[in-house]
Amino acid sequence: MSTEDRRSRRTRRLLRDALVSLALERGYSHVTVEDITERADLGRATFYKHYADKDALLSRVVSDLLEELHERLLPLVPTSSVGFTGKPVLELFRHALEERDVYRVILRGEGDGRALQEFTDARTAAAAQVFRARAEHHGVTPRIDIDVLARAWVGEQIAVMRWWLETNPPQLSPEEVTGMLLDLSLRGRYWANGFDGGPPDRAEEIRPED
Amino acid sequence: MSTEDRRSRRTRRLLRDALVSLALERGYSHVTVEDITERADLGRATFYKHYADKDALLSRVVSDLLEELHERLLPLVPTSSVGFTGKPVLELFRHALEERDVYRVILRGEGDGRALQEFTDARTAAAAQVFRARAEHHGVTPRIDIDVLARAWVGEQIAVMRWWLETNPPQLSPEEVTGMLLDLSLRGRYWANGFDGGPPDRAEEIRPED
DNA sequence: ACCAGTAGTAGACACCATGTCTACTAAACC
DNA sequence: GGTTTAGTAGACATGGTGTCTACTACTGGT
Repeated sequence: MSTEDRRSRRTRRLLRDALVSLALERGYSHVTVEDITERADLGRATFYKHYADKDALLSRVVSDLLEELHERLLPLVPTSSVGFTGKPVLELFRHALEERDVYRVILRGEGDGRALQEFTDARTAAAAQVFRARAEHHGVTPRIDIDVLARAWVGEQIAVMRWWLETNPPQLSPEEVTGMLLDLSLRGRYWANGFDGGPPDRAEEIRPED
Repeated sequence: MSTEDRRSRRTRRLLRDALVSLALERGYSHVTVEDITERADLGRATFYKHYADKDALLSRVVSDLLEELHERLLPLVPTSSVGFTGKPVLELFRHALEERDVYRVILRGEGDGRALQEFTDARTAAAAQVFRARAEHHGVTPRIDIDVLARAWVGEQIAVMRWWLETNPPQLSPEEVTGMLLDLSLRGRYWANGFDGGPPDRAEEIRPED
């Protein structure tokens, strides 16, 4: 007796899988409720017993995924140590590889991008929290606003993850992508482009004559 | 005689503005063709004389914007000098501020994210091209794959730009955001978080016991 | 100033997907 | 084994889509 009728769980899983595979094939907006129930081999009326509409189903898929991810990250998030271990990022990429199709649907911004936004916002909030804890723990003052930092970092992750998940077949292991991403993010683009030392001071560069 | 009937130009502009404002209010998917023509004060049939459907209109909005941006960036893109001037980024952010509403619609990922994807891909291709030219010009070997570099960089830009355009009212000037973004991107997150020196070697960190 | 061509319009149309409901059957739970 | 709950087929009103027709009004070229 795990909280729910066996039939319900089966149905929800079928609907979820059908939506994901169809969205990958045709794009979310070109998938109808009938398409979904047909592929899931269920009556159309059954759909509406579980979800108000297509968007509700997608929204549920995202929040389930976020919850699962959260549980996997919990034991890895730096609490006392607060260093740059990179373990959470690695776990994120491993999770993405396991749930590749769902991630692809979300990262493609299907469904008016609300799914992607929800995902991004959750990751950004988590990153900002870690950054704040780290700054306090090491008694260090960030040189750039922490929220901007978090957004940029998550933006990087997601952009690279999107590319990585769409390459067929995936050539890089989760360890390899995560490694590149961390090197790039921590050391910066000046280093990544192959230059040595620090970048030139941009103070006068960024403000031309105008 | 600028290539097109005066009425056509007027109509297209009205449809464009109506779509953008409505998409901002209700979200793209909750906007109907009739909504658009009503706000534009045009007959519904007129819409179909110009565009096949709602998606075609949005797609046109994006490509027009990209073309306009491209023309503004052309004289700024480093050709002979090939340095880290940051001028193109600044110009991008200025353009975004001027066309704030259109950028917001696109960056929100409206319309199944195809608009955002088109925008992202265009910027990524441009960035990759500059990176390649720079590497060659300075005879330097990138430490990270240039396509990954370009994707991450554009991902950062877009994530920060999204946040910046959604803050009401915009508190930072284009010069200020661009400055933060460039500092962060070129120097890296280790520096941005407030630490001095270089980040710890991650070689053993990223590969734990497993 | 005119006129040929093109843009805008109202209204009608068939079509399709949506979301709701009913009366029924089948499965799960205890 | 009996009660509850899930799945189902089919019907329904609704609302947006994309097309078309016959008409009016404006514009650009000469």
